[in-house]
Amino acid sequence: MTPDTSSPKTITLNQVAADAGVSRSTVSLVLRNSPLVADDTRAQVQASIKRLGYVYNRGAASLRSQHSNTIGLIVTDITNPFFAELTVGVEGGLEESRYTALLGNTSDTIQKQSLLLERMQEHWPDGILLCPTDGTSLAQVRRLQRQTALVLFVRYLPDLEIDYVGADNVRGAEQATAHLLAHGHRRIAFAGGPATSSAWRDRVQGFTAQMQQAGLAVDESLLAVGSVTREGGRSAILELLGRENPPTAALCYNDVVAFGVMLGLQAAGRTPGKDFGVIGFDDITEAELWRPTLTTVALQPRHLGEVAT
Amino acid sequence: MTPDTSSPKTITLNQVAADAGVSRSTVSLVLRNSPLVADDTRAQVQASIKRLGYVYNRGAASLRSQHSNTIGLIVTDITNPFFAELTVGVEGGLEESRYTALLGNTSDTIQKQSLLLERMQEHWPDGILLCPTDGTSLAQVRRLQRQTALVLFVRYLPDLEIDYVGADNVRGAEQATAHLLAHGHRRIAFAGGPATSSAWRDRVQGFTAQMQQAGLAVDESLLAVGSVTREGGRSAILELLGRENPPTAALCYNDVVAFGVMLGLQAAGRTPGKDFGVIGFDDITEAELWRPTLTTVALQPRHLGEVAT
DNA sequence: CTGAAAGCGCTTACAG
DNA sequence: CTGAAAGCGCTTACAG
Repeated sequence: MTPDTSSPKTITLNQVAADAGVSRSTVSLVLRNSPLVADDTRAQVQASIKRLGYVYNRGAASLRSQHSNTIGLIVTDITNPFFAELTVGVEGGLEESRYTALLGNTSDTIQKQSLLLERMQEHWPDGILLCPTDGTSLAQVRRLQRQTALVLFVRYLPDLEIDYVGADNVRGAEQATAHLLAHGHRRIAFAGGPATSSAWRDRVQGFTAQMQQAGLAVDESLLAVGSVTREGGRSAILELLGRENPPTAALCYNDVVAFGVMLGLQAAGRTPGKDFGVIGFDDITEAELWRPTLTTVALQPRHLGEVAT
Repeated sequence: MTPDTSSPKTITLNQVAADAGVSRSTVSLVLRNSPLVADDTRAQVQASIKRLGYVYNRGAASLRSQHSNTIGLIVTDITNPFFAELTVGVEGGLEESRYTALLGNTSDTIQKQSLLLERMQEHWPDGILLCPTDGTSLAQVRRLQRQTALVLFVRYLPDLEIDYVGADNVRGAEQATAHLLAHGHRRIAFAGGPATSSAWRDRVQGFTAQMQQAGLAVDESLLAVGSVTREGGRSAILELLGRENPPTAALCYNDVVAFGVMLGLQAAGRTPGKDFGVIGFDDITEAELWRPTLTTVALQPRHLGEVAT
């Protein structure tokens, strides 16, 4: 009954109700902005909330209402500006809603991903946005789907039943390739990336298609797979330049790789863009080439909203 | 807590207990790896868990045990590589524990920060790691502290009672300044940054101290405050170059600003490092100048562990 | 080592 | 429009 101001005890809805002289149900309705409460009752309750410094316990609410108001976001590399921007997009989309984001970073390893997924599942998020690491099994993802709404992004899996949000990699790669061809390049490499990911396959497919349309065959030895890091790009380009018949340009798996390629070129005394064509992929810097980064990202919270309900 | 229409009821600890033929307490003990359970009882319970596909509900556990196993991480700009790396560090530190990170991005605005803090508080995290935005009030932070353990990072507030983790900005700036002085620069600008943040004040303090030690007075007009973005750095340097008596070098608030300064210099036909000295701050690229980025970051989860208990 | 009972802080029918 | 009661899925004393 008496609000204990001296003790550090947590203020609960019960105490707010007592303080405002109403029932718990009424306080609960006020908290959720129900129109069922009379204006002065509402004002009274809100005054008590403020005075007591009450903080809503969403965990308790979740237990009862069966939804947690959190969504999980699992990326492969948050230090990649592409994912960082994407995270901002998701986070921004959540801003309007009452959702909070749980973040996970897999470093593109299955072990870390399994750990993270397990941990996140225990928080019962209403939805999970996942960029699956190389080697993610369909079985694992299907198991996940039994618990929570799942949306894959950037990379997808061979199961059309799973929601996927991402850029049109095939078309993007086609346009990038066309750009290099227009600049007179004929011997073009594809640098970096995880060869087993859908993103890599789609980008290479677009690359190949555009080359063939220009009457050029793709030299498979110029598909230089490597880690999605600057170092991956750097070593890929240095290896390519050491060949008998080196390429004159490179379409890179993404902008991080492209940056590595540029560093490698400079190390080899070449000037990127001048005596060697380089093009990235991700919209970090080359946004104008295809759909703007945030278009994809902006889609996701909305998409999630649909899926999660 | 998926409102899954097709699949049956969620598996609870109760059902595991029934399936394994033991009491709920026993299952609870198994879940928490208590040594009090007999080995074969444990094995039996674990078999049931696996067979039924039981997923622990940490929310329910939190409600009872009064701690949520989550920690909140609020940064000012996740697209800044410094914060992205820091996030990876925190996330990596959490890996061993059973904690999950709640992420928030304030874009360095108080409005967004207030919203995020409020939302996070409702999840009752065991601790919050906050890089306070420009203009954060002590009152707000103290209120937050009444609910949860709080650790500030990168920027601190004028209250020594609040835990703070961060680099030694004064010393870092001193060393950077010494570096520029050693290269013969005498007229040095300090570019970018939020002038009301502790990080800015400390860095400028180190800069000023080192200049004075070299017998040089700091021209206050060369403290070019601006937004912590590339654009902020770019416009700052362009403005500085247009002056009567322009500087020959700039110590930048951080690496993002430094990058903008370099872009601005190039736009003005200057070559950074050659005919204009530029030095950044953050350990993104200049890690060797002071403590490595991850040293600070690695400290945090451990530190948090102490504070949170 | 295992079990029965109480309760964490909310929401949800259901009455009035 | 407001109140009394039940219960979400766990953990925590407390017995045995």
